[in-house]
Amino acid sequence: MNAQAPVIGTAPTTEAFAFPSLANGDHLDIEAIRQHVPVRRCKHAAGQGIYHAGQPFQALYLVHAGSYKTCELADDGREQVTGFRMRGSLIGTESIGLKNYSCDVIALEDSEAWELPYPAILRACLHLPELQTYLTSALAAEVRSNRSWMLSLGTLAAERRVAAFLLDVAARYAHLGYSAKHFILRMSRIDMASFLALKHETVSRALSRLDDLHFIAVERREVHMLDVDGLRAMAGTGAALN
Amino acid sequence: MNAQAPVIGTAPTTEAFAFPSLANGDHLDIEAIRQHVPVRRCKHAAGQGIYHAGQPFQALYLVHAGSYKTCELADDGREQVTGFRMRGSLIGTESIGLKNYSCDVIALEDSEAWELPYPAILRACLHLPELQTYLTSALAAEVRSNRSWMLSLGTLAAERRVAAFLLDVAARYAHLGYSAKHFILRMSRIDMASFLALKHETVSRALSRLDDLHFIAVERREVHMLDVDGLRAMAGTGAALN
DNA sequence: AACGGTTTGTAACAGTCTGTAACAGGATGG
DNA sequence: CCATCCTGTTACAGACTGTTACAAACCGTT
Repeated sequence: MNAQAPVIGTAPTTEAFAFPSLANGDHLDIEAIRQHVPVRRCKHAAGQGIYHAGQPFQALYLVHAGSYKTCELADDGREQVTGFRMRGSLIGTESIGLKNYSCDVIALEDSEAWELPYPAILRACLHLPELQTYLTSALAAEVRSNRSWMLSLGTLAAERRVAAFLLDVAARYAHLGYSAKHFILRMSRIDMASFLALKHETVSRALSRLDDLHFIAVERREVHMLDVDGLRAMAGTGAALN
Repeated sequence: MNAQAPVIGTAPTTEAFAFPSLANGDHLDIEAIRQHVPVRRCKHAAGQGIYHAGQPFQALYLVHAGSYKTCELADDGREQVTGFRMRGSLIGTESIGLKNYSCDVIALEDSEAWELPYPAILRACLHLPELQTYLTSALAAEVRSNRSWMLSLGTLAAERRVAAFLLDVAARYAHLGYSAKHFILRMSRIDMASFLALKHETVSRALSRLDDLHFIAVERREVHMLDVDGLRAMAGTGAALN
């Protein structure tokens, strides 16, 4: 299904994640949800969108495989990647309260997300109080993640931002059970650059320099983390949790 | 109560806002909440904090008068202003799901916020379904606001960011019933600069240049909006809603 | 295996933003 | 009332990032 080289490390099988671990460390029992919400599997080819800004808001999506980017669009054509989503991430929550989705979500590779119709979720919240709690916590965690990145983008120079980004990616892979020392970036330099508020050439330079400094070994999208402590020192410890 | 010059325009009296208008255009009946939640008035002098990162998360706060800034802190001392809050804004939601607050909230001037103990809010949600809906919508709106600013910060040059910021402030004043053409900025250049991911000198220069171009008339913290359309053109229409 | 298009890497150059400094205007407190 | 502090403004030199251009590697297709 995936044209790219597979993620490295002892990856749990897809089926082992019928109960996906969700944002903020909380776990949600998808089987319990299934009893109240009709879940539909949606596959997306690389480059294909789950939804686009302006389309009617009807469902949330739980990433099951692959990865996605969330993009904010301006009327005048400006575009900004605001985040990257992997397995276990709940997508679409930012549009709760609106009639239409407020952003685009696009698959970075061949991916799969589970569609959870929002009206059904609302009804399910009445029977599953944890679901309501989970939804609220997930939104709060999203706010914290965004603010944490605002801190990094506002206070770190280009190279340090890239270091923080790599640490964040590594932590997320580790959280999913993959290797945090050796992984494949799923996004292009341009997407990375957009997210980090840089140009893709600057990202290239920063990665090359981190390689020269032996903090990482990078070749195109394949990254080896050689000196995590060194990277942490560059990024200022926290390295923008997610 | 307020050491600064008062906000300009036909301002509604404080008492007229017993039912404050809240984020996302939704209104919430504070009197209905009072029946379930003990509301305590909290006054804060300029520079004083409502709460600080690390303190136990116990309550949300509804801004009633004055204004506040939210600040993100890094372990190594870096600091980032992530937002400014005015009357009607619900504060503390980002820490829902945590044991401790994740950021600092500091009064920019002598201000007042109403304390809403979180356990009581949770109980009240059982009796007031709109309260739950409101909470979730407020969080989603916060995510959208943050992402909208990520777009502006990532794609606009310094001068344009400042233009977008002024338009945002103006829109918020207008939403509260104040003049959108003539207002007093409540935050220092340093706070503005931090929020916009610039240096305070750059903000000063940008404001001076917008003045030279006759888009605004600015003198210290007092701003006249002379050419809103011109500013909108600079900021790329949207001007980061809030 | 060859092809075209996309992505990535490198370089030189230009430009914006920053850092430093000096100064001015208010505000604060004695 | 004066001295001091803080905030804000402006100027200039310099650093970092953005721009532009080009080459190489990779991808998917023919």
